[in-house]
Amino acid sequence: MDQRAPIDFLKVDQSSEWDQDNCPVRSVMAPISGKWSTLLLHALSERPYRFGELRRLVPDISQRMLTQTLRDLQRDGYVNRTVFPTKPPSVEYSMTPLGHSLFSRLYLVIEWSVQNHASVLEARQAFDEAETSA
Amino acid sequence: MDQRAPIDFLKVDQSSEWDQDNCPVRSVMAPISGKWSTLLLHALSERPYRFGELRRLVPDISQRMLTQTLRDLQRDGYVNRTVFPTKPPSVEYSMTPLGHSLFSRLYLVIEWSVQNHASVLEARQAFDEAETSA
DNA sequence: CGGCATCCTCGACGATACTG
DNA sequence: CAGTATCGTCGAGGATGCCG
Repeated sequence: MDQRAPIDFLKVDQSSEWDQDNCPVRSVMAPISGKWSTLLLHALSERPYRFGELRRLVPDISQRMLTQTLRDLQRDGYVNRTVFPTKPPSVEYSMTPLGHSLFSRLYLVIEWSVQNHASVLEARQAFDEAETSA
Repeated sequence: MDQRAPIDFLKVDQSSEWDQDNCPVRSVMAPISGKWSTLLLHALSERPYRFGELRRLVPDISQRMLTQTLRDLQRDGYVNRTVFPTKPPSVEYSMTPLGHSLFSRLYLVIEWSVQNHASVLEARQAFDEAETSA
């Protein structure tokens, strides 16, 4: 059904050289699996935003997590942070080419989740009802 | 750069009807953002596996998390669980069409992370060095 | 073999207050 | 405006032992 090249991170038992902390998939996926990463990547894929704009765009994020998530995204090279020496200072976050490259793939999953949300909810409900009746 | 349709989960402030707990993206993404979900989806996209096979395939997962993650994947309709009444009993996990549909998109992100791991590590290192020198 | 029950740790995340 | 610092909570995940 799927035609894909094999991936090393599953061949744990065969490869004695394998280091779980250096697995490319875990290394890349884990930092963008946070609660807010996808949300912020999606926003910045659209256009650059200032810190306060992002806060208003995602009202239920704490400023602590906004700062931290943006830092993580910047650290992995997905986002640029530009400080303008105005008074008071303003900071703009923009997506790098690497970020756009990643997001072009990630967006397909986002799109899928919107299109198939109903099917997932249906399966979830059926599962829960089967559990309850048991 | 990216040409995409707008997504509702970002228009929080404009839409007063919006319910954060019913956001399709968070609803679908959160359960598959766990530490082991991607790993198990990848394994099962290849072929059905039995419980013990999956344990050996992913040696550093606890059987508690293996059970729980498989349950979550089953609940959302990505995985089927089939019990064979042998002695002792054997259980086979297989991927549903919905699971294959999701994974065909998710795999593109996995593939990206393998291809671009070096770039991410490079950005990470540069960022950390800039922090240290500061 | 394929679980479930229990206890525990630790890090993600939130709330609040303060600062250049 | 755009953060940092501190404290507190809560749940993901791990370790161990028991069971049909």
